[in-house]
Amino acid sequence: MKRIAESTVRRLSIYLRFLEEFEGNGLATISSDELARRGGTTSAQVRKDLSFFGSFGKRGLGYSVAELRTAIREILGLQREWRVIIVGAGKIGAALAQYRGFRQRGFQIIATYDTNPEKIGRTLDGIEVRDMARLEADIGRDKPDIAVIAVPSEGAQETLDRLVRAGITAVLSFAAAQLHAPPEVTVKTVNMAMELEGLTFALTNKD
Amino acid sequence: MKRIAESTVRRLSIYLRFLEEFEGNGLATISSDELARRGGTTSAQVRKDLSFFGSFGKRGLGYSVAELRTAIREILGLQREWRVIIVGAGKIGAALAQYRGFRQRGFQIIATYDTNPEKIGRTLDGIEVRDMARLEADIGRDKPDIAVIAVPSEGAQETLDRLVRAGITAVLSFAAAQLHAPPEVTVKTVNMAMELEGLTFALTNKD
DNA sequence: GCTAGCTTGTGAAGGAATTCACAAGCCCGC
DNA sequence: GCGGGCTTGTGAATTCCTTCACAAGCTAGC
Repeated sequence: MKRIAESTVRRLSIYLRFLEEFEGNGLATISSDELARRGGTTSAQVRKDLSFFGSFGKRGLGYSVAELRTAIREILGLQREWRVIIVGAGKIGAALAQYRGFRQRGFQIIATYDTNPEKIGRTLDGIEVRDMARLEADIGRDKPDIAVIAVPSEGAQETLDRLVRAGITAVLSFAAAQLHAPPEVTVKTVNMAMELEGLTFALTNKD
Repeated sequence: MKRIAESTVRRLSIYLRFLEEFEGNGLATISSDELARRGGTTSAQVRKDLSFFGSFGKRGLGYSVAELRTAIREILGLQREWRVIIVGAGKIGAALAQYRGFRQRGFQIIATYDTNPEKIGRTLDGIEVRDMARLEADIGRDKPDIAVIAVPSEGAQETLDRLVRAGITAVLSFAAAQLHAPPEVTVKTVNMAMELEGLTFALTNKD
């Protein structure tokens, strides 16, 4: 398949959210224009995004909400369950483990991992906190699809290396660190400090 | 000033992190090439990013770590303190309130806000949980620079509207919703579901 | 003070993403 | 079953961002 821009994938995610909302409201069809207005983009952008994957609409009418929803879910790979582990059971890791949005969207959290003996063996909202020492062995057995890194920045790269060696190929990191991984491993980083600095830049340089 | 790409600002944030690290190590100068290697980009990109703001290096030698660090802090507006409120004292809000990275980087968290009577009046790591009803009055008095939205997605837009009416012009949202605000208000959204879907897309469409 | 060896800063080129603009096609009403 | 009114799908144009490539300029060594 032709390479798809990351921005396109992000927008598909947004469209999907609206389609689910519309479906809840019983709406049958929707135009690229309406989808664009809600998603903060343009109708041409919506149509272009979809055009990379096929032709889902009916001219003169728009898109069937149910069909487009299914199509986007398929494109994003959301028609199946994904198995997730969370490495680090600190504040962020714990908040993530308890975050309901994950389960609602087909992400099954298998376990969290930590080195703190006081935490190991406990459960967070039904999710076991396991000994970090078992990480590799467990990955071999449980075969998670995705790992979330929620350890302090200093340890993030080492954690990533261990995950990669154990066979993980998709990682979401919350560490405020630039991580390096082989090209076959997809790493996404959510960096709050960076976002905040985007805001202070905007506040400082608005004129 | 000429419009600066968001990607440039994000990279400046990354460079700054490395410069601080290098400074800790006592390094005096650094080349664009080294900065690029650490930051996962190219030396031309580093130089281009900096060139929008001035000329900070010495040909043949590179950049003074201390000077460049100061310059980037100034560009990003980090030479001053910023006053932050967190709206929503649930899991995410609480984790953010206790997140040390904020304070370390000059973000002073004034208060959090919630509607839950059981939470109101308590403190999270020294930060007061206040009644959401007081939001507008408090903003008028405390004049926070930045608001963080950590309420459930359903209430996010209404929260944003209230913040905007009260005079807030910079918002970081953790709600999984597309938010709309007037153009003079800068809104950044951290959407974990979107990031995860970027991963499942990559996992599904790798071939 | 001169030369060799680097590294910056920056126009120009190239590439990627977005927007434009319109032909193609569908539906509804008559 | 035909015409008017919409809306899609998509090449072309445009805008935005990144990479290239090299002149300019600094340092260190002799």
